[in-house]
Formats: sequence, C-alpha cells, structure tokens
Amino acid sequence: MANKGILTRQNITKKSLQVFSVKGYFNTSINDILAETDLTKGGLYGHFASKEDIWYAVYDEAVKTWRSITFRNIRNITNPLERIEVTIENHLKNYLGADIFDGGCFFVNMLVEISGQSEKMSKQILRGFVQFSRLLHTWLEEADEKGLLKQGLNYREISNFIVISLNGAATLYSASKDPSIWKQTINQLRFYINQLKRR
Amino acid sequence: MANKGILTRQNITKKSLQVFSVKGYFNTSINDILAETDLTKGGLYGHFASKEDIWYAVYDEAVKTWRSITFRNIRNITNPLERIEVTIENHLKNYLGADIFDGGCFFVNMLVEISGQSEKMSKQILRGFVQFSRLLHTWLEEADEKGLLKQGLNYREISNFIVISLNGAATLYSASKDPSIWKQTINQLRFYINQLKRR
DNA sequence: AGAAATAAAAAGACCGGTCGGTATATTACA
DNA sequence: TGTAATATACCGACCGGTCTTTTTATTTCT
Repeated sequence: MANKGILTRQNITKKSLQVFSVKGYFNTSINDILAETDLTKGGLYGHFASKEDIWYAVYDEAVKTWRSITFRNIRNITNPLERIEVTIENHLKNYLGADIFDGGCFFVNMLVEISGQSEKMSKQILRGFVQFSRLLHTWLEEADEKGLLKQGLNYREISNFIVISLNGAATLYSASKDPSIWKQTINQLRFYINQLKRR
Repeated sequence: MANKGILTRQNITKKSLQVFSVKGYFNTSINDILAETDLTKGGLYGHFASKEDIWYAVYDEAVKTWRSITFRNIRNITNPLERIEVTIENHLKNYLGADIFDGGCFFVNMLVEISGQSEKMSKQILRGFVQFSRLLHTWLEEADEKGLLKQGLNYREISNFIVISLNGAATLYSASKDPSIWKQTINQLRFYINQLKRR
C-alpha cells in the first residue's frame, strides 16, 4: 500500500458521487459526505480544498463510469446507425436503467440544479453534452456517406434531439423509477431513427 | 382594497416562483424570498407556515401560468394531430422559449431537484406530467378514430415520448439558453409526428 | 362623518442547529 | 525521526422557524 491518501481520496470521490446524485449538490452537506466516508472534517479537507473541488473530482469520475458503460461494445459495429442504436440502448438500459448512480443520471441532475448558480460548473457539464451530441453527429455523417440516410436531413438537429430525448428520459425515470420510461424511450428512438433511413 | 393580506400572499407566491425556478428549492433561503418581497420574517410567516407550504402555493401558481400558455388557442383545432403540434409549439416556443420562468421550466427543475428528497412534493410534480401525457394520449386516440394514424402504434408510449422530449429540451435550454434547442425540438417532434400519420 | 375598538399584518429580536471551512494537535506509517 | 493522514475543537455566517411587539387596516359605535 504505497499511498493510502490516494485511496482515501478515491473513496471520498466515489461516495460523494452517490450522495450528490441522490441529494443534489447544494442539499448535500459536508457532514453527509463525512458520514459516508467515516472521516472527519480534517481528514476530508486534507484531500480537497473545498466542496466545489470535490464536485470536480466527482464529475470526472462520473464521466469515466458513464463512458465505460455507454460506449461498451460499440467500436466493432461497422454500421453507424446500428452503433447509434446500441449506444442509446447502453445509455438507457445499462446506465440509466441499471441505476448506476442512485439518483438517476448524475449529469442531468447536476445540469438542472447548478445551471444559473455556477457558470463554471454548468459549462463543464454542458460541454459534456455537446461532445456527446457531436459524436452522434459524426456517426450520422458517416451513415450519410454510406448512403444509409434520407436526403435533406439536419444532422446537428437530429443528434441534439437524441441527446434531448435521453435527458428527458432521465428526468422522468429518476423521479418515477418506472423502467417503462427508458424502455419506451428505446423503442421510440429506434422508431425515430428508422424513419431517417433511406428506403 | 378589501384584503391586503391576500395581495401580499400572492406577491410572496409570485416572487418565490421566480426565485425557486432560478436558484432551486433547497438553495433558495427564506432570506432570498424576504429580499424579493421586501418583507421580514414575521411578515412572511404570517402568511405561510413553512418554506414547504410556500412551495405548494408556488406550484399551483406555476401550473396556472403554464396551462394558460400551453393550451392557448387549441380548443378550436378540430384535427387532433394539429392540436398536439400546436400544444408542443406553445410549450416550447411560448412557454420555455419565452422565458416565462427565469430558470427555465419550473416543473422539470423541481422534479429533478426534489425527487428523492420529498416523496410528497415529487409525487405532486410527477402527477402533473402524467396528466399531460394522458391528455396527449386521448388526442392520439381521437386521431386514431378519425383514421389519421398508422396501424399498430403504441399511443401511451408515443405520448410519454413527447413529454420526455419536452423535458429534455427544458434541461438543455435552461443551461445553455440557446434558442436553437427548443426550435430544433419543435422541428424534430413535428417530423416524428408526421411519421405516425397514415399515408 | 369621525373617533374608538378590534382585528389583521408586519417588524424585529431571537432560538437552536447546521453550514462550509480553518488551525492545530494527534496518530499512523515509512 | 520525519512526513503524510486524520482527529478535534472551533470559527463566523446563515439556516428555517418562533415569539412578542408595533404598526396598519378595517369594523363598530356614536
């Protein structure tokens, strides 16, 4: 055990990720995190300078986890539209529906709560969504090059719409915990994407 | 001026609605509301028993406002699919895009923040979304009876998907304040609904 | 109508508790 | 023995909420 501190820091990050995603950022107190980590203030503030600093570490951790799930088994899918569908299913079924974070989708929860409060934090979250949408955009262009899509489609609009739908599913699933929310979203997005295909 | 108290109560409700929708429920302090209303603690707590009580009044007020905008000029539309499209446009353009509440969609914001914190409050919000989805559902059935739709569609799923997309647009628009979010959502939902039509 | 009585509304001081954060002392480890 | 990690006590500010007093409206009585 070369460095105990690193492990403690990781533990703080992981526990805080769960607490934040359930209680939100503002409604989570440092004491809540101390209770989860079995630390005291001094112990915690030796690793992080502020509550906000914890959040940034938590955000990075959440991204890592989300990526590993949402982009699982997609690199070998040659058909870009199929790749999009699997990504959507990964996100809705294996990430959101598997309750990876107790309170639903960490990113949507944080975006809603923090937007208007901290410019810096909300921009960080927003950047993530933009990146995701851009990735879908490149896959749509790839499908276009392969002649898989109808003419005259607005790919930026479509990729944004997919991300929007995923976010909407997250808000309703977090609150209702009704799996039909994400199941129905998978079905309808599959239908939607099918309508984009050249026939 | 028969009753000054009623006016003050309404003022508290309206000001709190704006503060809640910008700062969220937990991150809004009673002092924030006092600053907006030019009252003192005693003055405020003469009208409401608790912060949570204020929230319930605020919720009712928000529903009233939302309804008046989203269902404007739709009662005389005989084609149910057109009625759905106008409702979507009202919601996205005239409610969300018109920044009726400073922080975006009050309902989505509150749903995300409060779910997992207060069962009673989050159920109240969720009930509203279910009602809205049910209304769209009845309109889809009306369209079905008129022979406007393809065979074999799942109307509950479709109406839920529309509400989900509207919610997703709200989360991203609140954070980005980029009007193309709701504009693109209008376009894509219109495309989506078009694909449901019998041809 | 105007003064007096009554009720409603608002002010302001105060409550215990918790907030995020700090400084210093103590412990564990290498 | 030196250093990294953690504990403990403490800080001022603020939290939601209560209580009593003062002010302001409204009603009642003459």
